[in-house]
Amino acid sequence: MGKMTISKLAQAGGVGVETVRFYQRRGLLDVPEKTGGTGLIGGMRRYGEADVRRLRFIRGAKAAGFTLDQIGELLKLDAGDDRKRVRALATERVAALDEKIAELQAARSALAALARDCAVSDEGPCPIVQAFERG
Amino acid sequence: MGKMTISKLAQAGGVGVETVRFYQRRGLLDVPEKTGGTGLIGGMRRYGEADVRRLRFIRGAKAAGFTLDQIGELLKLDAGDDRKRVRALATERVAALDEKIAELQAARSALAALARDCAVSDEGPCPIVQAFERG
DNA sequence: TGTAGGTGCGTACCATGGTACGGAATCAAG
DNA sequence: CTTGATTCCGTACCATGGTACGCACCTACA
Repeated sequence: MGKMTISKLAQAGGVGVETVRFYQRRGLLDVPEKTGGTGLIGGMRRYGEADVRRLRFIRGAKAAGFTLDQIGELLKLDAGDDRKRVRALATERVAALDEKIAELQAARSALAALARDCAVSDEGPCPIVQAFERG
Repeated sequence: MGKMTISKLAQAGGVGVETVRFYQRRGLLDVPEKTGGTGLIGGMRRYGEADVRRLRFIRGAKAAGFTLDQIGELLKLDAGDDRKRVRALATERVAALDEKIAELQAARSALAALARDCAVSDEGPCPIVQAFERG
């Protein structure tokens, strides 16, 4: 399972072909040499397991809320073995996630309470609409 | 406190002047007639409390995770008094928030565990990097 | 009345994360 | 050896939510 085409790679990584190319442009995936090439220019690029792992890495990190730029940094660190920096980025991200979660939970319970109040009666101004006006 | 300029409105709403204009372009805020106008074209637009409330509404709804398009719908519903629809949008949003919160919590605890494992030793491959590769 | 700073408007640009298109070349199957 | 599907590459476009610029005009304050 060493030499797959870009579409196989994309499939293995759970993304589209265009997304693979996009990641290549962003420098997140490298672009292998073209093999074959009957003509003077042609040939196709072939991908291996390492590329699949890298693609999965990107997916995993994205799911953890890292941006593509941060993922780029993580990939560089992976090569450089700077675990201290990786840990720092991870704990930073945990803090950011905690903040975001708290924010969403606040919004969620406020909104749920409003929907409940709004459901009680149809008299007077809608509490949901009113609440937002107060900021 | 009835006739403020756009910058006062922006200040009262906690956004920038350009953002107010952006919301006007999006149809979220309306554009009052120009008053004064010594010349044939000129004059300045003046804003009142209703505009401030609307701006606050947008802020509040944004904090609850509504998109600007959804906010546009909420504003139309506000005018039309369709509370059933407002409730539907609100409960829909609560469900979406629940989903997002669960997702972030999963990412958070996975990442926190990884950071912990990674901190234990500097031997072998970094668990954080490894974990992402497994998807 | 002079002038600094605000306003109006159109338009362009930014970041983020992709998605789509067109045309030539190349590959795989019949 | 032909045909249909892929690949490659550049470039353009999409949604989202703004931010910035340029330039004429307008307004408040000393």
